[in-house]
Amino acid sequence: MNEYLVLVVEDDKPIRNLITTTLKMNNYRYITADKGNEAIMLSASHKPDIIVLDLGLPDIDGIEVIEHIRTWSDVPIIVVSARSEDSDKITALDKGADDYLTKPFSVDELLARLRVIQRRLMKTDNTSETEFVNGLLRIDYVYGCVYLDSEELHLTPIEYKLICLLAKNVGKVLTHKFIIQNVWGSAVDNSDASLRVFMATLRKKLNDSQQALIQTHIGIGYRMMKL
Amino acid sequence: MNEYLVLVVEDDKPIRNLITTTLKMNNYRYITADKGNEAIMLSASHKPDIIVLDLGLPDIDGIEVIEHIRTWSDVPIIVVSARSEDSDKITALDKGADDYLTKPFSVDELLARLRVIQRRLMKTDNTSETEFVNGLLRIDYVYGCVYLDSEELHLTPIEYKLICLLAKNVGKVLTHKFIIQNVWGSAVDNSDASLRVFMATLRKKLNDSQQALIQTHIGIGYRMMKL
DNA sequence: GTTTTTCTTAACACAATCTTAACATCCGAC
DNA sequence: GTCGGATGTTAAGATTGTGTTAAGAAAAAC
Repeated sequence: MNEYLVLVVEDDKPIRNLITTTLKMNNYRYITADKGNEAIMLSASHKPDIIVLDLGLPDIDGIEVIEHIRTWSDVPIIVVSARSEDSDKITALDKGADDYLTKPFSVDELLARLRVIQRRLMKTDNTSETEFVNGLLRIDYVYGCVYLDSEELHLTPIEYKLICLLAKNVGKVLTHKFIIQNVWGSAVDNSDASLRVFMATLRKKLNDSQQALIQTHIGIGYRMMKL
Repeated sequence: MNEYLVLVVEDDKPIRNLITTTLKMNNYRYITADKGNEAIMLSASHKPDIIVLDLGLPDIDGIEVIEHIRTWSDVPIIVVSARSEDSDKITALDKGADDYLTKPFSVDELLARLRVIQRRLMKTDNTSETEFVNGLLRIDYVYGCVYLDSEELHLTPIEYKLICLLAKNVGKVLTHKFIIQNVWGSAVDNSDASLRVFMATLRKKLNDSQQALIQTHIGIGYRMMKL
């Protein structure tokens, strides 16, 4: 028996039916979405074990869906896309996709790649919260909102990524290098200066001039304290 | 920079060179094999972090290599093959491959898929000890923190490196030269004096004026005692 | 195309860390 | 005991890392 829940995100109905029919025949449970925002909501509410994601969606780009989900979850994502350019594959994989299939694809190959992921899931089971709370700080990953003492904070995209990274690793000392790689991507320019500026603005917005929440470890990096 | 060791199994020399050159340029370490049996031996002896495997080998079939390695190891295997049939892909994936690229492949895509695997390894790969305990002293390597009697100590980068080195070699006498090489990197002129200063501050922070924890061996070096 | 927001860069002040040097102390050999 | 070499201690200066600000560039929104 197969208990895995798959979220299928695909706006093209024939292809979606092809996938869901295949899944059903192989004893997967599934839910479907035909829009990116719907996919984000469903992955938060239903916590699927695997996501099969088309990149060309009517509302937001599939890459954005990946980025958004990755702020709180490590759920395996298989991209199924008509875009066959190397650059598209590389972008998707670097943004957090686990695999990339080019349309037209063989359903048997999709099934095989699902089994690869299942094999891995059996070994490490991870649950992902959609909300993070620490003292007065609260992050709602699904809506992408941050609250301090119930007041909503306005954070820029980089500030948000930064606080999510710190929150995901609360208690851990994160090196500058690690932070820069995870927030800015593989491009390692001279973001060291930027990082300091962003920390300053984040602390200001969090009322953390005393560094009670975000500590500096000189010569190493930063750490969010568990309050 | 990049510490991952990749085993490249490929009998076609031009392709093998292409792969290894790419790996070298991206700061991977690598070893190569051009036969299946050699690959099996090497993966046992060198324990690579990732294997890139061609299926068409002169002695035994690549599938057999996968099966054999999977009897004892979960090391990620990326298959790179000229066989583009679905059935070949599915067989390889079901036998234990983690990914499958069809020749001719883009080296950039290979690199992206390697990064996907690395991302995964970073999360689960805690092969080494994550914590060190000795008497009242506790070092949490993952969190990068040192505790004495449950109180967190504030250590500078060099102090931290130093105590980690002593801890990893607890019970052993480490020579001055060894310590200096490992903490300061390659040959440094007059760090001998610095080392003494750092030992003093470390002992002060560890409340170890009696040298119960860190012993001096005159003319040789230092040793952390097992308590 | 213009306005607004966000990001990067540079400059500077300040704080933490590291090195160096001078001197004190310990240890073993004689 | 005392001598010499090695180690411990301390403090000052050099070096490096960090926080902060502001201005201009880049990107996004309109």
